[in-house]
Amino acid sequence: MDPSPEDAPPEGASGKGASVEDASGTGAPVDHASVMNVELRQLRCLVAIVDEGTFTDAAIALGVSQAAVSRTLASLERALGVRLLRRTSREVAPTATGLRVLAHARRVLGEVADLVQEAMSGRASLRIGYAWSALGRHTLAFQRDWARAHPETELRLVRVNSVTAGLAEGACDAAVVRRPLDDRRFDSAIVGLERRLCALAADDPLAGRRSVRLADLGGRVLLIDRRTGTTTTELFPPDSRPATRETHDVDEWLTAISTGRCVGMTAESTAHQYPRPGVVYRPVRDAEPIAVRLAWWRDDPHPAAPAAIELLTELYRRAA
Amino acid sequence: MDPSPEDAPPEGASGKGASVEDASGTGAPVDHASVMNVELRQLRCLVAIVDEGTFTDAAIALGVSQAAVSRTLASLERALGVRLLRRTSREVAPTATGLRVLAHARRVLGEVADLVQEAMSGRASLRIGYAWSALGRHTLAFQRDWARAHPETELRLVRVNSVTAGLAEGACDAAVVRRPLDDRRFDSAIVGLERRLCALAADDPLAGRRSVRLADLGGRVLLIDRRTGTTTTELFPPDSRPATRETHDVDEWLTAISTGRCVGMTAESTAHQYPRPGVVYRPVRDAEPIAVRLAWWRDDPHPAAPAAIELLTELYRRAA
DNA sequence: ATCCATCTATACGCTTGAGTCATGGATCCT
DNA sequence: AGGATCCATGACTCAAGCGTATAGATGGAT
Repeated sequence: MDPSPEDAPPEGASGKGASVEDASGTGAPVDHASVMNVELRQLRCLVAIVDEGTFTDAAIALGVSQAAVSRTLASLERALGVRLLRRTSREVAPTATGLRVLAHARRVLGEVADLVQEAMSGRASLRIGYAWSALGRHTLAFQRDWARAHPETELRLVRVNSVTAGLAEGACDAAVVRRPLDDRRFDSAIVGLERRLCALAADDPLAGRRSVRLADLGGRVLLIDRRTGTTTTELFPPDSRPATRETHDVDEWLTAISTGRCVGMTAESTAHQYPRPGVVYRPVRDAEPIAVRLAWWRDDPHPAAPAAIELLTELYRRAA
Repeated sequence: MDPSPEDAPPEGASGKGASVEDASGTGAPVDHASVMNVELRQLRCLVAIVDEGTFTDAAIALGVSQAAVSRTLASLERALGVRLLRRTSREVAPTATGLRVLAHARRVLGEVADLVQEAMSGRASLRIGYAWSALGRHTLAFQRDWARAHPETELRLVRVNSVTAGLAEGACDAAVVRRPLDDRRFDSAIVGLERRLCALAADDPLAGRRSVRLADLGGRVLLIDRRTGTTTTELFPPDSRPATRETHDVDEWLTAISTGRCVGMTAESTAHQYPRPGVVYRPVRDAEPIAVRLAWWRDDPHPAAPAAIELLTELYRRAA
């Protein structure tokens, strides 16, 4: 709408006190001190101005003087080195970068509000961690049904590198796992069962069948992905266990399988989330299903965890 | 491990100045003023203490005195009314609530860092908004391939209520849409084509077929979901357009269809993301495919947007 | 058992910076 | 032109946060 010199830095972002030692030596051009100087007060001020429409009204909403609002926003712009709002005497409108900063600011403030609420009274959100394949095709139904049944508790699915680490670090309140955790700090419950599938190259002779048996995989090389952890050779009768190879990444796993040199075993939700040209998934009739569990911190279960277990159990039951 | 009185409030959380008016009248027992009193300095302090292991080392890391660290954390605990750390002379360990607060604090600080980086130099993340069905089965491949090709730019898929609103509010940097936006502020590019499917009740006579034609739906009532916006009667020849009804929610849409009284038309990714017992999706052979587009802010495109378009185009092309 | 080392909490004075009040400059409406 | 409204800025005030110094607590070593 206006290709004017919009967000020119209003002033040098140097400030005065370079009190932070800069021993990093990375040569990064960004003024690292400004990261430390941003304060919530400034973000609250920015949001209030945009919401209220004028500096004056924002001042009333914040319970401070208009001068304070003006100065606080100016300090934020100076710290960031970017003009965030275009002021005219009749209206105040965010610049392009201002708009982006604003969106971030709202997220920050929302997160802080969650933090406070969670610390003080209840918990605002239920964060369910998953390391790998999450809930497969039930994921969306779960989110939808949860939102309807428990609108007061926001559901978040967060990806974690390790389920135990995610729980231990407080990155999630509960986690989807596919085997019992042998860690006394955590407890878990089965919410449903998933079929086991084998992954085959599309041109594999077995790919023509609708399903296969464990014995059909006898002479093959079984490719195990360490991170999924849903495959063991124990499924096979002790006298006819296949040779194994390992990968550490699904992509590697899928690629190797698509060449036809190996076969894989996995759970249904992996097949759902990682379709791949050249790879087909077929049920393994005589492999016992794999249990999908929800795990939580034993000493400190999230109050909404039982409801999540109940809903998931219902979803899996209905789909079975 | 220790069922002691862990996170007992260290002191009354009353503070002194109840300067914030409490005209809400909700009777919430939480001290709303404390939400305003939490500051980033306190969160940085908490994180530093846990990371460094002791107050003293945290003080060194933060470049302040040990006394300041002690006071700052105490002020945070007082504001929240909860004990966050268990101090012994040999080690300092987070309490249960401390762990959760810590996770939130890290998110807040990360978000602030993103804000600063995005405002000052480049943009830390590419947020792709979707209103409804997103990218369907390409979603995961997109995230995976993006992470490999552009590790410096975090990809986030965010759900927005309206694509234009999401872009306008700065909630996302680009958005998946299925029709050209007639809004001069935005521009869009086609990244791929999706088949159109019709949704039928499982016991519908047409459900037995592998695919259907538009003419087969002649006498039916077509159920249109306003939010998806992927259905118009213009697909049908002008002389045989079906009657229509509207819904405003997919769930309603699916339920109505499963009763057999209506049929739906949608894009492939909807079928992928909303499988439903009692509803089957069948390709409509003579309905022209629907274009999947990526839209962005015309004046201020995200620097990574072209790369996203390229990757998505590649993914759709490969799958075709 | 005592001493020492280490770590956190508190007391006191000082400095910084966020706020208020008052005023100036700019823009739009009447 | 006059008035109204709105943002920016200068001078001043005062509380909040910091550093120094020290007390209290805990675990290990002699």
